[in-house]
Amino acid sequence: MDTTQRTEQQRSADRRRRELLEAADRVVLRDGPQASMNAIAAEAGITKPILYRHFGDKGGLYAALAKRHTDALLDSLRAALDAPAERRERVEATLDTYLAAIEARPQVYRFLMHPSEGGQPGDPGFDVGKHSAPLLRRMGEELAQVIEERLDLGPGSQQLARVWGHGIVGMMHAAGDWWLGERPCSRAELVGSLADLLWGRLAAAGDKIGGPGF
Amino acid sequence: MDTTQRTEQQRSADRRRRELLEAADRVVLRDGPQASMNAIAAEAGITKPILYRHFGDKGGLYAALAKRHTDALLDSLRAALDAPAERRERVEATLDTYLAAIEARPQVYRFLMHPSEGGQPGDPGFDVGKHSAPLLRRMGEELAQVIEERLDLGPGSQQLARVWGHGIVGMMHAAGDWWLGERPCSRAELVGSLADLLWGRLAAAGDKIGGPGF
DNA sequence: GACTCGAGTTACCGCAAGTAACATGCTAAT
DNA sequence: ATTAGCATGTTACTTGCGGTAACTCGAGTC
Repeated sequence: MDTTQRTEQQRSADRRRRELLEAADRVVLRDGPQASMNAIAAEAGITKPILYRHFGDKGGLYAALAKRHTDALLDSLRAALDAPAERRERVEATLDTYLAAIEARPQVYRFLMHPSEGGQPGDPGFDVGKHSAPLLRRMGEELAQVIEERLDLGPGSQQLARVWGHGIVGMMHAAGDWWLGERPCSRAELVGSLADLLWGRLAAAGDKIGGPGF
Repeated sequence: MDTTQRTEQQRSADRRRRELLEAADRVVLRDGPQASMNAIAAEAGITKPILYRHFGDKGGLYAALAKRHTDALLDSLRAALDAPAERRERVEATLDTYLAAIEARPQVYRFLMHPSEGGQPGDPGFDVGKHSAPLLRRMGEELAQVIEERLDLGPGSQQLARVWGHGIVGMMHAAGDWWLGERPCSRAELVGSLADLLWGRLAAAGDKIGGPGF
């Protein structure tokens, strides 16, 4: 009942929890996100109720699983974002980091963003909304903070930074999602095109001659 | 057995289908996306198997339901995008149209984008991925087409337009989603901020004095 | 009048989430 | 040594939903 013992038990529980998460990871990455709790428990060599003792419900397991990957991704994004370099370089490095991550582990990415996929029609899979949003939101908020911290945006800078943070993250996400599905160009080209967009090339482009309207 | 009769039956079936869709719409908008097939059938005054005869499976019903709303939204977006006005005005009008739509009917929006939400933990709800993506994808492709058709982007214009189309749509979507949840500012302000972003204000902004790095 | 055919129902299957109640083994205080 | 307590684990169950099979009913056709 003394401290050391409690710590000992807690350590054991934490270790177990990590083992379970790793097993869950393997299953989810193999079977897709519709993996059942039974399957995950089996992979971990135990049975369902233990999972429920550790994670409450399926959403809890999902959240824990997602947190690991989300934290890891955010760490590498922060590194790219904080690197000492010119702004455009930093932006491109950040975009590239994100895209490289989703390219390297599309299974993880699809799990985080599109939890329900693959499998027969009617498989419920994990639920999204509560979970995919957080990654986007967290990325948006982090980016907003960096923007507000580093850029001089005049009055209303905080709000502007947040809008931009979420907007840029969404841009990155949607373009990345599309790119990952169709692979219409190299990663470097995609990064360049997106950076160009952020650098105002849309506004600077000329109208097409003979096009409709003006 | 002749043509007119077949047409008559088809008409009847189509009418029924529309009725079912409207009932499904009501239920989904009331109960959230975790509405069960039983509940939808009950609202329509019939029982499950009929739904399955008409829509195959739950995904089919969802797809039909989503298509209605998606088509309607795309129509209004096209109108804003094709209006005879300056580019910035058109961009702002399109953003505003989208945001107004999701603001006016958040239930519909949440259904299309975050099918699983609300309700107790563990409700499976509809699946996403197969469904929320299509809306984003279709918007992205449409925008890409307009961009490529109207802007002079030099070599590689088609690919650039597609990247931008999906990127801009993603920006709009993520910012809109965040905004809808937190309402940190008026719609007009949000529109202005996003347009500013697209107009290159991020690149043009000065570094904050005393900030880290350069 | 028997026959088809589409619309509809009841009653069921399978399966996954989540829970209760029971078993077992380790630590610790008496 | 014995026994209380607690974490860890199991089996076996309930509940609820997606999906389907098999039957019923009513209207029009030869």
